[in-house]
Amino acid sequence: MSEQNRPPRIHDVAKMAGVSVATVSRAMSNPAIVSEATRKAVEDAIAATGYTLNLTARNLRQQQVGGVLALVPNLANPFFSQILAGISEVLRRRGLSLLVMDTTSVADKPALAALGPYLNRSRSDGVIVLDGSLDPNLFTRPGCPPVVQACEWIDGLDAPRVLADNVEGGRLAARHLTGLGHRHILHMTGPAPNSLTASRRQGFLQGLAEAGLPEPGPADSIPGNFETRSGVEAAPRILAMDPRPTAIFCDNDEMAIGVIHGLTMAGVAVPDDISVMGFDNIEMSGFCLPPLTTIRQYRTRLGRRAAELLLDRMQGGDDRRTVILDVELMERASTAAPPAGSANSP
Amino acid sequence: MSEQNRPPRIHDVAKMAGVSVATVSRAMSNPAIVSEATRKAVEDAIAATGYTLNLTARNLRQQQVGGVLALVPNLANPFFSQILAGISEVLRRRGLSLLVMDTTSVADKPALAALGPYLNRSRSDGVIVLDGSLDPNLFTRPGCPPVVQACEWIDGLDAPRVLADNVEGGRLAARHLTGLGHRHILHMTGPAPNSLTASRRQGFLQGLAEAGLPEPGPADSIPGNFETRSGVEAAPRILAMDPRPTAIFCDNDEMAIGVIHGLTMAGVAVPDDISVMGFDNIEMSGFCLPPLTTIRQYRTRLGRRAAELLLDRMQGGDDRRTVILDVELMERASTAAPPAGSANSP
DNA sequence: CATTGTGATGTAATCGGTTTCATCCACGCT
DNA sequence: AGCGTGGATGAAACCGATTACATCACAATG
Repeated sequence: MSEQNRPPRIHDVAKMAGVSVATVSRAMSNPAIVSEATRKAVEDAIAATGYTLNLTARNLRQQQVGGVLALVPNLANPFFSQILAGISEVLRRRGLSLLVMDTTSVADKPALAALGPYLNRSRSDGVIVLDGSLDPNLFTRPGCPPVVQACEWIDGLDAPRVLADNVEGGRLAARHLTGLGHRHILHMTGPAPNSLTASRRQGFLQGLAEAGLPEPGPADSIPGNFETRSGVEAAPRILAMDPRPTAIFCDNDEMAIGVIHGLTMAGVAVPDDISVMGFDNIEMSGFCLPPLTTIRQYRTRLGRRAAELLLDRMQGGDDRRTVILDVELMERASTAAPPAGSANSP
Repeated sequence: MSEQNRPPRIHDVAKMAGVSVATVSRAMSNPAIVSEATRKAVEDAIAATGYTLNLTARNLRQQQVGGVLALVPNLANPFFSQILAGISEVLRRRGLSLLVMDTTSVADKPALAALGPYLNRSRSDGVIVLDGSLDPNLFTRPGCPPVVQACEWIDGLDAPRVLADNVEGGRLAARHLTGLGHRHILHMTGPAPNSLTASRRQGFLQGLAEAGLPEPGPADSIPGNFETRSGVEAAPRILAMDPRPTAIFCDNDEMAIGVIHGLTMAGVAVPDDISVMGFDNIEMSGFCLPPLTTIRQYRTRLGRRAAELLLDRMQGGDDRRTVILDVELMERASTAAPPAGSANSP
């Protein structure tokens, strides 16, 4: 047994099949242009040798990497991983691999220095950015592969975007709460620079105006950071407000769950005393107590669309339009009419 | 301006620096062996040309891929994404990229056919398996890169494992609940073939025995699938039991949260009527209502250790030992002493 | 019959680096 | 002076595929 240690190469297949390496390559990538007999011989030789293509060699010759890079603000956050699932699905159908990079872990260094080397044609064939806090200049440097923004976006970055309809979501939230009779609604927002924060706020204000409510003042919103803890910590501050709001719209579900946690711990009942709603419809929102009224966005679909858009750009397409995906109100048990004695009653 | 369209290559740098390509390569990868003056010239030329290394070319020559593949059962599950964060962190320090593949999306086809091509030295330099349901033969085929199992494991696969101490976790759960005075405890398990299910069960039974309880019968466990919904659906069946258990130990937090949801909706109070505990300590477990008593495992650390072990194997190490990571009881508000009138009271 | 076209295949260049091996030079030692 | 040594460098092989171009046999066409 002269067991060859190294894996077989195309040359070995060619020798066994009695053809040239070029013919083997053609038989694999474009079977139509080789004769039936040759194709059969090559297939047999491949099976006999156990040959598998060396992708690195192909990629070098074809000047590509065979993979797409996803820049994720926080891999540990389920919100993003579900988008990744959608991306992954589309990429694999095209034989491309998914490279993932967590941008939080590079947050200490200047992003440009830490991320720069990765945004290069030799590292990936395309990039999907899920982190809206990155420097737009990162993506305009020479050698940067095609970019698509998903979910969040970067101001001033001229690349296609795939977004949920955050404005409409904000409007739906306002409409739902005002429809229940609420007149004094607190808005717990995401971090100020975040692109989602601004558009959800915009829709929310629009919805309030449509309901005939006066423009809310600065005291009618409270900033959070999208994390559950910030919701918990907001609760006592909310309870100290005078007048106390009868409803709270949170910019995501985690904060809403945190707020409910904090309020409940303080002995305030949701939704009987205060209504709380969220945004995103994360898995848990249907199962927490009370089940959370929220705005649903389709994260897997969002990932898929982003990947498709990127593939189009990678093939030379120049479709720069922004794709907006529908959102939907999920009415559950964390919202109700304001308590009878509340100051809101006409 | 004769703007070169193609990115600069090492040859361009060499020409500008007045040295050979070999010297440029050395100056980059092993600066100590070139003279000070040459290094300076090369650095200047690199800066002037904006040269960046073509990784594909290096990888081809060095017979490597420059990336590690993580096989994840369900990318959308936050549990796994947090492990990925740990893996990602370690890999990036070594200049390796993280490739992610969702094994659920290939579940329809036979895994061997769908996954086989990816388990190849030309696709990755190493593999971290997070999916315990895969065929062990996938990883023993020639050409498969080094493998490490993390979190779950595959029976019969002789590759290093990095696990939480599931047995100890099960024991801690039993000890906690029996310590509170519970004598009739239901175990809601994961799917039977899953490696986690067996070891948590084992520890749990051991803990019961240590507390002097009789070996539980088949009626004292109920199967789930690790998903929240299965917990919700178990609730009515639990309430129909006679005698009704005073405590429920669930094999993960999602199911526990589902059970609490189902019980609460049915008007049964947790923990006053029935205690419920989980396993994993997912983010949400501290914020749901009531906050969940659970077994904490360190997922980021688990990912890191798995990556480190894999790196060792990739460098020729042959450390096959199984690494067991500590777990810890997180005592929160979903467990309490059994109700006074319960049949358990002595 | 000479010519042209076509399909199948082989030869060799190519992708862009790394690395082996050879060369050259300066230096120290006898 | 002669020789060995070691450091710095260059020339060219090499990694394993794809693909431009050349070649060849054979059929169709004028």
